[in-house]
Order: sequence, then C-alpha cells, then structure tokens
Amino acid sequence: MQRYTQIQMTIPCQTTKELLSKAYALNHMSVGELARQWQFSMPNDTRSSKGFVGQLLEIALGTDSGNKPQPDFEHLGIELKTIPINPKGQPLESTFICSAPLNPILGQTFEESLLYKKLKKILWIPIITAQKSQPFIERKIGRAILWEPSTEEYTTVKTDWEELIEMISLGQLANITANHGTYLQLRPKAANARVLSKGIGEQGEPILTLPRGFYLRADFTKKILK
DNA sequence: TGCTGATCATGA
DNA sequence: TCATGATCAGCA
Repeated sequence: MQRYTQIQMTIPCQTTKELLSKAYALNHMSVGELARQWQFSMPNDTRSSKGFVGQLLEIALGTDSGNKPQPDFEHLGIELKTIPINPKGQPLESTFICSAPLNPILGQTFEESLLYKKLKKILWIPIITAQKSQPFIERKIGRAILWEPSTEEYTTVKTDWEELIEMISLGQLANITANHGTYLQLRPKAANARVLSKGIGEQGEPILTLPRGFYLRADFTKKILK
C-alpha cells in the first residue's frame, strides 16, 4: 500500500477570487506535471488509486476541510470536485457528492442537509481524459468552473432529495435503485458489498444495510459543464 | 456501450 | 465505522 503524498501544506485561499485564479492557472497542465510540482509520486494504475487526482487538486488548491463532512473550502462555502470528461466535454462518470443518512434526521429540510451544503457552490475541475484507460499522468486539467445551481436545478435536486429521504425514512431502502431521482442518484458507497451500516427496515425496525451515497448523474453534470 | 451496483485507498 | 477522494466492471 502506497501513500500518494509527502506531507504538504498550502495556505488556504482567503477569497473566492484567489481560489479561482489558482484554479485557472492549472488550465492545460497535465496531471503528471502538477504531481511533479508537488512532489507526489504517481500511482501506477487508476484502479488502485481512484482518488489520486482529487487528492492532488486538494493539495494544489489548498483545501482546509480534511475529511470532515463539510465543503472543502469551508470558509468560502465551496466544494471542490474533479470530474473526468472526454475531449468533447462529456463526463465519463457520475459524481459522488456525499454519503446518505440511513437514519435521516426527522424534520430536516433540504437546506439543512449536507447534500445542499456541498451542492450550493462547486468548483469543478474538468480532467480531460481521452479514454478511461488513459493513465492519470497523461490526463490534462481543463478550465475550472465555479457553479451554483439555477432555480430549476435547485428545485429538481431538492425534490429528488426529499423523495429519497422519505423512502429511506419509511424503510424503503431495499426498493431504492440508481434509477430513482432525476438529477440525483442513491447508490452503494462502501469498500465492498459486505460492509454494513444501520438503517431502517420495512417495519421500522433497525436493520444492517449497505452504506449509500448521493451521486449526480453524468447527464446532469454534462449540462453544468456546458 | 452506458449505467448500475461494486469496489479501491486513506484517515480519524 | 464513517467520512473523504473517486473509478471499475459486468450486464441489460
């Protein structure tokens, strides 16, 4: 097992403007170049190093949240996401946003949810990926996009969230598939299929079930990046 | 061949 | 175990 990093520290950006100019400066740079600049050792394969590019960008842009459940740039209210896109600008994957509560807080509104806190402002860093098999080192960083949901996007995501949370609350977890939701999906988010966490069963009883996460569909992020 | 369900790595 | 960072891979 290999650590990606040496210990690195960056001074967090104080303003959104400062963060954006840092992000724009990475445009056209390859992931390999950025890794070299930060003395990251490049992983050999994408499979065993899925989070590599995301971690690299966190260091390069100086996030300050660690792995706490809050936006990466907490003081700016901005979440950082790398997203693999093909040369036509189409996302290759859906985007994980946050883990889903399997025992939702009763009465919690969308605005109070972790999902909303992360979604309300996202700095997208496109990673131009010729093919899924292309090694990280060759992939190129694209132009960053600071995004906030439009009224329509906000409303649709909110509706998705409310429907999914209601199903979870009513013990319908077993019936939720990735087909639910217009922009949002609820899908497994675990090390493997044997990982269990506490949820709500059909009769309201506690059950053990696979941890889930909220993801944005690739069709949706495609619109965002346009 | 796109999408859903499964999986990989790290840190606290 | 649960949070973060995501991509893999088999099947419809």
